[in-house]
Amino acid sequence: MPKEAQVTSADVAVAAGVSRATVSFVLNDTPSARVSDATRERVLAAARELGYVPHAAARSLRAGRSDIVLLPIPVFAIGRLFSDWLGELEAAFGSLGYRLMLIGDHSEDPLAAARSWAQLRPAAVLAIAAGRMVGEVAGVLAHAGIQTLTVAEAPVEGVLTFVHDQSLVGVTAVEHLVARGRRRIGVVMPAERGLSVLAEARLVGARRAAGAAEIVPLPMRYTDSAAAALAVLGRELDLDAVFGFNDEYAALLIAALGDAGITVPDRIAVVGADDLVSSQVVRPRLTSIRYVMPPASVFADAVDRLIQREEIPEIPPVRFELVPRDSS
Amino acid sequence: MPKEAQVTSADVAVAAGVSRATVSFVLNDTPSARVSDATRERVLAAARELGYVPHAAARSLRAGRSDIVLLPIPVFAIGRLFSDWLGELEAAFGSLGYRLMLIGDHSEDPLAAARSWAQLRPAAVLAIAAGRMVGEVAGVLAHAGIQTLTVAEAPVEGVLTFVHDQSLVGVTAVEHLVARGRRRIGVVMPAERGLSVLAEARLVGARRAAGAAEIVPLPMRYTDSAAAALAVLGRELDLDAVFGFNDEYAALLIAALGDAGITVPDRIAVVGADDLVSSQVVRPRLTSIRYVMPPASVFADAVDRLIQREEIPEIPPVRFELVPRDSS
DNA sequence: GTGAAAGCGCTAACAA
DNA sequence: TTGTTAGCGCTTTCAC
Repeated sequence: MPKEAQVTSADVAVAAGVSRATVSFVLNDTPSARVSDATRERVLAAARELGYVPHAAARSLRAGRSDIVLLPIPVFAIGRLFSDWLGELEAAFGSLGYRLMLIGDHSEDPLAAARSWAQLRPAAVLAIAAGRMVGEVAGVLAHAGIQTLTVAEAPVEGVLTFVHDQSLVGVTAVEHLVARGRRRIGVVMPAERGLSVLAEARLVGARRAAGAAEIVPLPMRYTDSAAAALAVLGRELDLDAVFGFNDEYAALLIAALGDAGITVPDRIAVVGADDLVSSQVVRPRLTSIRYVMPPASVFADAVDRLIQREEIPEIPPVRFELVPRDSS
Repeated sequence: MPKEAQVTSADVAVAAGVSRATVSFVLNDTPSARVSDATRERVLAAARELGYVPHAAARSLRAGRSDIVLLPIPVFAIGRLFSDWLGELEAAFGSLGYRLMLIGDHSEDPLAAARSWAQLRPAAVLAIAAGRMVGEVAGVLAHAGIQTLTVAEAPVEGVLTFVHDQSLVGVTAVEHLVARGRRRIGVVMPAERGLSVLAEARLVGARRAAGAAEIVPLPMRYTDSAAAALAVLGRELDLDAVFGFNDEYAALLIAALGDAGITVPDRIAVVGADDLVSSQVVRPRLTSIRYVMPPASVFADAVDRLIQREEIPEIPPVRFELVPRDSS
């Protein structure tokens, strides 16, 4: 692959017999500048001819910020769950002239991560992963003049907030179980990395919705054997329902309950969450809870208004919907 | 969020009472420049004090390319499968001084996508998604002096290639089934978007490994009802085995076979692929095929050598390993 | 309708 | 050991 010389707008200008300014006007459709159609045509032809590609860094340097909207997100968190929505989000930002880019969120050292993000001078950083945009991290980004969106359980004054209250998952699950007459409800608490924050929030919600029912936290690793042990334990504890944290844990558990001869939902009802594939491949099929995200375009528009006008529009919160199936 | 003035290296220089060059030397540990410890200390203190964050665009402009390694990838393709490996890959690139960034691959208009990527002047573009790095797309990137890695079934001369032969999945599955004495083997062909390329490749491999056994392609949508229909069809066609494309389709099918009273593996053996969660939540547990990726560090090193020295090192190919469980 | 030129923040060759 | 300065590619103001 030969290292070819970079084609710059100056080259285009020479080829088209105009100045660099004119090239810029044409290529950016600058409304204030009026360029004759003939000139415009020559410039476009020259650019095409030479295979000219603008240099984003130069543009960013000039503009003071880049067209990047940064979405730091732990890659392993991207399930089927968000992926379709992320695709839409990328398209929505694209049509507003931004480029959505994903980058791993290095939770070990949030401050170093923030500095690294700040170097890119993105138009905005979307701290979708809960709990990221705190204190010093927010400070570093603000200090570099970078707009941020944060995720929180409730709107935060003066900050663009994406309201996403995980405890509502627990609420939805337990309300449903209680309505079905269940009174001793286990709540799976996964032992795996990064899941404890989510699990705690869901447990809080479960407790909030319990009323007279009893809530029993059940620590569990994501393995066959742990599920088998839990199936036995559930019987010992005389549980009549389990909220399985999410569909994957719940599916593992349903399989184990089946192996142990404990009937679902007669003896023990099971509810999962996140509406994952796993909910459909176990028998009985798993009752689950689905995320309902706001339209990606609304989301992108809100961020755009933050960037362009420093407004703080409201974004509709994530909602959660029960998907009743056969396990409860 | 107040729009604070940008802190530049010039500000740091003034604060530390030195020149901008010295600041640059200190902050980049430039080996050729020798700076006294006292000066170094003052510079670092000033940078910290002012909350200085270097401006990546300026640096990129100067260097001619950015520190970004771009990984265009359809977000929905990131399953459990790759996510752990992607995490390692990001770390590996990070320790080599690059930043791995994911961006959706706009397969609808590859050329426009390539131009968009080229604007960033990334150090390299990793076209992991098969079939992306063809003809004009490669041309656009090469013309902008951007290094690329491509994915192909076999090494390509003069191009850094990640060898990833999907047909081997079909080979592994069918070899296993044939070894178990199966002779009429259905191969699920998913109807869903974007999967047909993969499915065709796996079918080719299945046929290659079939020997005297018969291979029957089975079109299937990813739904409960399609799986139920297929279960019946399998019996009608007198199949004694099915390679289910991947674990999700296979799990759906196993559940449907169970519903239809067709015993697995006695009557029909089932093999999935990709070693997904679904394989563990169905009964019997699903025999699967696992990807064995080369170490992320080896991968990153290879790309680094391409970038730094334009070498074309060999990267170990993706291998596939049978994970025998109870369904075959 | 078009061109000249300044300057965005940074690095590195050269001077001192 | 440190400072001066040119210039990376682009946009935009101002002058013509």
